[in-house]
Amino acid sequence: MDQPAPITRPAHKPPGKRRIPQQERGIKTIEIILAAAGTEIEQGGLAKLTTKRIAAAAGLSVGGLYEYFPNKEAVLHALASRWLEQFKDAIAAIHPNLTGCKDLFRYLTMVYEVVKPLYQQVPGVSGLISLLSSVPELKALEEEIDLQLNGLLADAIHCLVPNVSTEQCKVVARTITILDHYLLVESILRDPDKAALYEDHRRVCQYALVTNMLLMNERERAAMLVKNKADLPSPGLS
Amino acid sequence: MDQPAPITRPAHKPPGKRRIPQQERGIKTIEIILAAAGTEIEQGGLAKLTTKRIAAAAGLSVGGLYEYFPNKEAVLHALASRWLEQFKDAIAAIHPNLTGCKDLFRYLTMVYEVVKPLYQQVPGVSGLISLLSSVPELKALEEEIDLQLNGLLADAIHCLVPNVSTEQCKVVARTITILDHYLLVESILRDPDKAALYEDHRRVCQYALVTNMLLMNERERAAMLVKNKADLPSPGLS
Amino acid sequence: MDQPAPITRPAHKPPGKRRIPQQERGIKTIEIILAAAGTEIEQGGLAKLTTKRIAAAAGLSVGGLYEYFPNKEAVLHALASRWLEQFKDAIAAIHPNLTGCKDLFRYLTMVYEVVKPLYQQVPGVSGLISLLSSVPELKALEEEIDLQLNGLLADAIHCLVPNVSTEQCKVVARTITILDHYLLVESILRDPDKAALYEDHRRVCQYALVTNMLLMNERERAAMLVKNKADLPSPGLS
Amino acid sequence: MDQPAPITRPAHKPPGKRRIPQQERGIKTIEIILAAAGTEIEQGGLAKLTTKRIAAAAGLSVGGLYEYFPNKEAVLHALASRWLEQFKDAIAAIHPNLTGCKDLFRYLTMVYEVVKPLYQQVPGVSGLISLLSSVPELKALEEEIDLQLNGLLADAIHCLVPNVSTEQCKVVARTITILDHYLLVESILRDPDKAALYEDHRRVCQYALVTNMLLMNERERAAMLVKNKADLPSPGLS
DNA sequence: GATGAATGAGTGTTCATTCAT
DNA sequence: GATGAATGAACACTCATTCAT
Repeated sequence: MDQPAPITRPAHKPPGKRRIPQQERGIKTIEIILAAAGTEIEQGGLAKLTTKRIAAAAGLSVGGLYEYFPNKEAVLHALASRWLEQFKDAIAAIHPNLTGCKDLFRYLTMVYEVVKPLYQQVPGVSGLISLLSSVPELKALEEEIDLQLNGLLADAIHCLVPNVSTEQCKVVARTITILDHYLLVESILRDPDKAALYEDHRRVCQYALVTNMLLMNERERAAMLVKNKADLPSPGLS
Repeated sequence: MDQPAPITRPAHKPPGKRRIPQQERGIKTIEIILAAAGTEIEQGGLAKLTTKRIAAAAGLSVGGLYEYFPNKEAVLHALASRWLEQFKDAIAAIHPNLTGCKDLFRYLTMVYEVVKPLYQQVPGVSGLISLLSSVPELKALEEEIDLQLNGLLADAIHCLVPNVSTEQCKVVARTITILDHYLLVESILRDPDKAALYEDHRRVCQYALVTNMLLMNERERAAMLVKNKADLPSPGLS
Repeated sequence: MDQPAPITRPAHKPPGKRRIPQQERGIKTIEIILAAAGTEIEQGGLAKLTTKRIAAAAGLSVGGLYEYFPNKEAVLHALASRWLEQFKDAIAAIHPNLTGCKDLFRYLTMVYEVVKPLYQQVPGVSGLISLLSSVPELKALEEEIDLQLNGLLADAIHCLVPNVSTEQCKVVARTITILDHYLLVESILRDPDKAALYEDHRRVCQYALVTNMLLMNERERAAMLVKNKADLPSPGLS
Repeated sequence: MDQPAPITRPAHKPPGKRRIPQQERGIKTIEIILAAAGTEIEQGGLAKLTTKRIAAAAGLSVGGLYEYFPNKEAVLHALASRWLEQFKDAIAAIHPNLTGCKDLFRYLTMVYEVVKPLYQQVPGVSGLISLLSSVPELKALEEEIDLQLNGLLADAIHCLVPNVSTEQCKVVARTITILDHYLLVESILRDPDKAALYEDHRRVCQYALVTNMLLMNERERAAMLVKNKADLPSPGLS
């Protein structure tokens, strides 16, 4: 729907005759490759991820892989990028403006609930995201992910506590993201038995952060009022 | 007991008569190599960390490096291992049993304060720790680090909220570690400007987690009393 | 049963439909590589045999070599192993049971005649065999070669002089092998001018050994008869 | 006595003050080094023979080794060369001209008896000699050994069967050497249990070769007489 | 003389990428 | 489009040799 097909499509060939069926097959192949790459990452880690493995797992030859991606890095990029897209879609879909949600805590819980399946479903990606920074070429993407997701989240938060500075909102957004991300990784990849406990802690922390934000919001509102009063000549009296 | 780095030292020969000056030079070189490796990790990430680079950064030739470490992995191992040792020492030194601290929140704050300089001083290590899991040979070390540090922390927490189950303590310890670690990484490596804000959030979360723990502690204590009353024949009446 | 070289073949995939032309090319390349390795051994000895040299001599790049063999050792192994196979085939084909040959001397001459072309044709192999023991990884192969070839030969000898102990047969087989091998190496690699003389000496020695064996055979047979007489109640009388 | 110290002695320093004691110590050190090298070869083979190992086994530092030998190859050269020297001495000492021995078979048996302890005593050398050809730099030495030893042996044989051509003598000498060498190696290094059997076979072969030689000698003598008769005017008449 | 830390060319091996088929 | 053999730069590691001490 929304994906503008970032890098992917071959594109070094002039548009042939009957495009559509080929494009479709191509897109399906791309999907297969990405899924294969994800599975391989999950099984062997980034270190053992070779183009041969990806191709084999996708049922292609090495050369075939290069028909769809200009290089190995592009596969990772697409994988992460696609994940980002899903994230963005998921988070954008529950923006307070759309859902009419007024409660920050409730909102953040929704964020978590909406994000959790993305960790559970797409194989290998959660591992990939954690290691994104170890692939220098993908650092830019990591930053973009951070920026976009955080922007989205910060914006939503700002809607709900409008008096808190954008800076503050961004930092809370980041803290929330870190909490969500690493506690999810912990409870999915490392310690699935104690997932419930981790979720508890996440809730506790999130609740505290939310309360803190609301408090700040109030403080700021009060400060503004005072400031406004001071600015304007005392109205009413005369 | 205290040896901070029993790892490498040349040592082809049993300690001769007056080898001290040479040993000292050797230890100094090891230090230089580790520092160089740290710096290189910081600059180019684990992926670009080659033996050549480490050696060059340490002012040695490749062969020279191998005089002090049996292989590349050993350098990383030593780096992480040494960091773990410092951590353990630092955390062990502020164990409630030693300091007499009775307040969980105060204790955790001390942990943070004591841990923070380790992130700031040793270059590259915080990055290394995050990526440890991507080096298959070092996964064992990562688990050991987790186990030891978490154990230490969990034990300390257990001293302060004795009625909470060990499991619970371990999970809180882990959550705290995650919070400390990633928020420190965030505020040191990525966004030093907003370090103060991140620290605030850390405090808020930590405070919430502590409060939650204490609550649980009380609940457990009450439960135990009730249970004890039920177990023992009601004293007094008869 | 007969597969002469089950060693390498790429084979990343189960045999597809009509792979034959490619397989053939692959097998041909393997042949080229082995020939190249043999030539290189002949020219520079095992010490100077590097993967680069082998590859270059075979008209490949280093990487290409690894498409056909998992490592350098495997090339040597294949070379020696293939030689062993040819030997075994050649020697097995002239087993007394098959040819009906009753004369030990004639048999050993046939062995020599059948073995000689293998030294002359395959370049480098005779040198390789001599040095096999200097490559620790190939010592096992050397022992296997010894075991198999010697076993074959010893077995054949045993058929022709059945009363001689198996031990004795093995040692003669080994002596014969040593004689054949080193005198052939001498006359092919070192002193081709005097090949005829060396062959004379080989014949002389072999004849002497054969005579000696036959003598032993007779002696043993006599011993057995005596023993049988002693064992059985004297037949005839009653 | 005889050894002219082929390469060995340091020699890149002008003769100092009080030489003799130092030279003596030096010679002793050389001896130690060679023994150490021999032992190391015996234990780990040529492949694992590094300068570090030799030095360590000799109780020296690497640098120390280079004080006595210009390079690693020189150690091997000295080792083999010294062995050659012993051989030459041993064989020269039993030359028919010296011992007055008239019997070829008896002579060759003496050769074997005199040579055998050299294989048994000097550790590693028999292995070294076998592998000499794998060190290209030492091929020259191997040829020299062959030449000198063979020359000596051929000369002795020629004394005992004077009518046989020098060529023939050389080839028999070589055959005898091969027999002695490889059967000794076989019975010392590989199959010490069956040493007696191998020795039997050696004797059988040697006896046959000797008989063959004597026959040839007679034949040649007869041929010469005939030739002389034809050349000279019939001597009887006058 | 003696040491052993340091050198660096050289080795086996891997793997992203290309290209003839 | 699809293949997979071929490439070759890059890597971890070794070891004979040197040289400041």
